[in-house]
Amino acid sequence: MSQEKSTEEQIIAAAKKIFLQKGLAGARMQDIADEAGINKALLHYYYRSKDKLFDIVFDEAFDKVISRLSTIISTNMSLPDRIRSIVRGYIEGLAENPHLPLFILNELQQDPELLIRKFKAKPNFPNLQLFLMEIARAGEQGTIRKISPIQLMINILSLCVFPFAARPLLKGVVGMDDVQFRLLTEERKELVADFILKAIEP
Amino acid sequence: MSQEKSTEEQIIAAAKKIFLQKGLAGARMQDIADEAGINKALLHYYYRSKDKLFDIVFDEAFDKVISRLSTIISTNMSLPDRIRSIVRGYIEGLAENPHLPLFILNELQQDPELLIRKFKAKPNFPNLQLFLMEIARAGEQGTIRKISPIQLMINILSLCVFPFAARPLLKGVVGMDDVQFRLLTEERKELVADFILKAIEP
DNA sequence: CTTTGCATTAACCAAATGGTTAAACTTTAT
DNA sequence: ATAAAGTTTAACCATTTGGTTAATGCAAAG
Repeated sequence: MSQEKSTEEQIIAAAKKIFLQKGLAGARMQDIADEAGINKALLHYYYRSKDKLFDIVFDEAFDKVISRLSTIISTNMSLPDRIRSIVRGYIEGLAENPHLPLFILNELQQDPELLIRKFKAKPNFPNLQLFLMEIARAGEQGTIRKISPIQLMINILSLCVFPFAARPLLKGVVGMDDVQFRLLTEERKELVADFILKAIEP
Repeated sequence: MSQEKSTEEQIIAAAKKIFLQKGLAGARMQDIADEAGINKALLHYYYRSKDKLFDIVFDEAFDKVISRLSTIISTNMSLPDRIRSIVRGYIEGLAENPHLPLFILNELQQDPELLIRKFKAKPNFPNLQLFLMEIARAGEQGTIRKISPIQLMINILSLCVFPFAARPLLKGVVGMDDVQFRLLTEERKELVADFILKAIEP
């Protein structure tokens, strides 16, 4: 292990790894210290408590998930191109952090407060509203089939996110190894976009 | 609380509720005992250890998930009708146990062994193979668009399962309450089937 | 009624776990 | 060089937690 990063950064990196893998309840402070290669007391020296450390990791993870979505969503493209961009970008982003979906969904279920706190800081996702309205408009104009905007959004999200959450299942049931999963994911960047666009074609 | 069930059944019911809600790492034996309204020692008297109790709960949960899928999958219908049945039945089943998806996915990631053990008992999901082959055949015959059978299966599963896993997110981000969620779910029984069938139309 | 065997409980135990502390070590400033 | 400030560690502490036990309750069999 190279020792280039500062202790604080080492701790955050280790905490990310352990928390994302085991969740808040399953993670042990000792695990994080071991992963970082430091004494357990340093975790408290720099970050006070397990909860404080977790909050930082969760916030960062959550930001990573929505910031990417946010930027893609607010580009100036036709709806089909936009959807293609969203799918491609989202799958790409998750491929770099495959543990993110299950981690966030799970911790959110354990403690919905995490979200509330989050949305008091950042305004309530303004670009999402615009996106939903555009879907509604496209439906009216006949550019795409009429479909409840929220339902379509859920469909897009489902198709992008679920495979990462279900990775262990795919591994176990159809014996999919890491390489196959990588290929499957790669193929999905276009396949899912095609699938959605065909489904909402007028 | 009515006291009709035997102690063993009470324990299993309580364990299900707590484990499904908090997961293996987050659940406390005391929580389960309290939920069942009995002394903690009884848990060990009847089921030996936390792990043993968890195994029973997990196995039952997993069976519920795949048995329903299994029976629907092996009916004699046209592929479109079959897909419609799968979607409808699956969403309906999950609506009765909304915690199931996140629970299973999460515990599976914590310990992939759970699956291995499971597939040593039951033969490796024979009807699934048939279903995949039928998708391939329908693709060749032009009944549906050509699509990788596994990808299509993942798409179907994604659209059915993900909303249940993302429930806290929907609650937090678009302020969806229980009633709205119920309606959304109900609508999805047909909407998702339409969506998929339109997407794979030749 | 009493004995026998199962069910149930309160009290207890040992290990794990989040957190603290005092001392040692390192770096920086004077 | 030395003092001061910040960093790191081993040892320790209090609480939580899974698990055990010995005693009590209780129903059915004798």
